[in-house]
Amino acid sequence: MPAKKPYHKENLRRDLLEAGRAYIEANGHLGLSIRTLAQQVGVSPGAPYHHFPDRRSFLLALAIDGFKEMLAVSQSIADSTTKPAERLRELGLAFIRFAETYPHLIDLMYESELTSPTLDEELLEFQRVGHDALRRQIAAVVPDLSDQEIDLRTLAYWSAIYGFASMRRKGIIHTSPGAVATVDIAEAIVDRAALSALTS
Amino acid sequence: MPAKKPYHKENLRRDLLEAGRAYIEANGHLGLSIRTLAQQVGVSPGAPYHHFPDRRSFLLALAIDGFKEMLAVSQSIADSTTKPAERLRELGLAFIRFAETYPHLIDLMYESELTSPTLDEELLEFQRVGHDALRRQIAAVVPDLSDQEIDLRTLAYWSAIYGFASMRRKGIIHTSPGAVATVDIAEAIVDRAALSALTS
DNA sequence: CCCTATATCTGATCGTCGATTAGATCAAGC
DNA sequence: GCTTGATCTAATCGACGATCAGATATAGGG
Repeated sequence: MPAKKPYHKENLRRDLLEAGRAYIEANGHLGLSIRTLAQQVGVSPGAPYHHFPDRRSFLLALAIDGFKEMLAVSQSIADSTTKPAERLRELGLAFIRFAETYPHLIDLMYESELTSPTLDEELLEFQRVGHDALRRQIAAVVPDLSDQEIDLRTLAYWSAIYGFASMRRKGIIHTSPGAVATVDIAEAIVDRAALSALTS
Repeated sequence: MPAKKPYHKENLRRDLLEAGRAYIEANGHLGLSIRTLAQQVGVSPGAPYHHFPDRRSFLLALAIDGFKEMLAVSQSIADSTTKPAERLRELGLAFIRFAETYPHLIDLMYESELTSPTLDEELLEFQRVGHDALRRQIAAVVPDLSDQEIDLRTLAYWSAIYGFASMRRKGIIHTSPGAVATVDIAEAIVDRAALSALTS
């Protein structure tokens, strides 16, 4: 048994996803090669195609895992907070934190060939879930608004959070010398986003 | 003379950039192939490499052209408006309009291999210029703030504008049935962004 | 225990791409 | 007209995504 190498990998799909996740975390998704990944887990170049129809599908699976992981975090936040305003704030902060922890994964999820030129339908669904979570909190904090108005404010809030996280990832945040800590900046931005969503 | 095809292209660099711009506008930058482009303008596969060291540099040149074009629009707005608050609003709207007119070009400029994993240094410079333009208007509208505070508010404003344009490009804007026109949404978002940048 | 059905992987192959290089071709100045 | 320097051709390399026939392993029924 130790002489002959085992022919099959036990669970190739899982191993590929793990290797892919590790690669992306380290280098981003752009240079990810199915062939190299196959070689890395000790399998022939064609093997992955029995588990994923093409490279895009592989990346999509990784992105979906990322969304699930992120939504799990959101859920735990929703469970551990009580007041809607507090929830709104914590959800915003959580996204920024997640984006900071896994910047390359977020890139894949939000700014990759999976989202442009045309956003993948499956990913769109996850976006809706996240959007709705924010929407619910805003509707709770500021009741008696039309659906349109709530949509607008949700959009304003999410745009600010997403935009900030996106710029942060790219290292575009230029602050004056003597700047505050980045964590504080994130909190300040979230608070200002809430301002734009909840006032008047 | 009409029998023999001319050996050289007159200005290959310019022709390649034009063809590249056209391709990107139609299909996005992801599928852009230097070889295909060369063939399109009637030149051998290796010819482009006498004008651009590699594919990345070619895309970079296209992105820079895009930034210059966008800054020209900004400049004309800065010249044709008087009040800082008005300028701030118009600049925000202009970015959103530009992003809507050339979505794939904006993708290249802000969400491509040129910006992630590491943002190209030349592009960063353009970002600074745009950021400073916004910053100046905000500082004018709300004087007597610390540099830090102005930075923060500029960041809040720009995050919201950029985030909105980014979501819009990806078709993530989900509004309730009976939604207002998208242009109105853009204006509403810009106004809410100003709210978060200028209040309290 | 064997034998068959099915899932999985190998190994070779195709076409495309980015990039490099030697050599051909052109335009300009002496 | 000859030389110099820039520009392009044509051939080539290595890597990649994807496909496919055939080999190999696993599971279930006799």
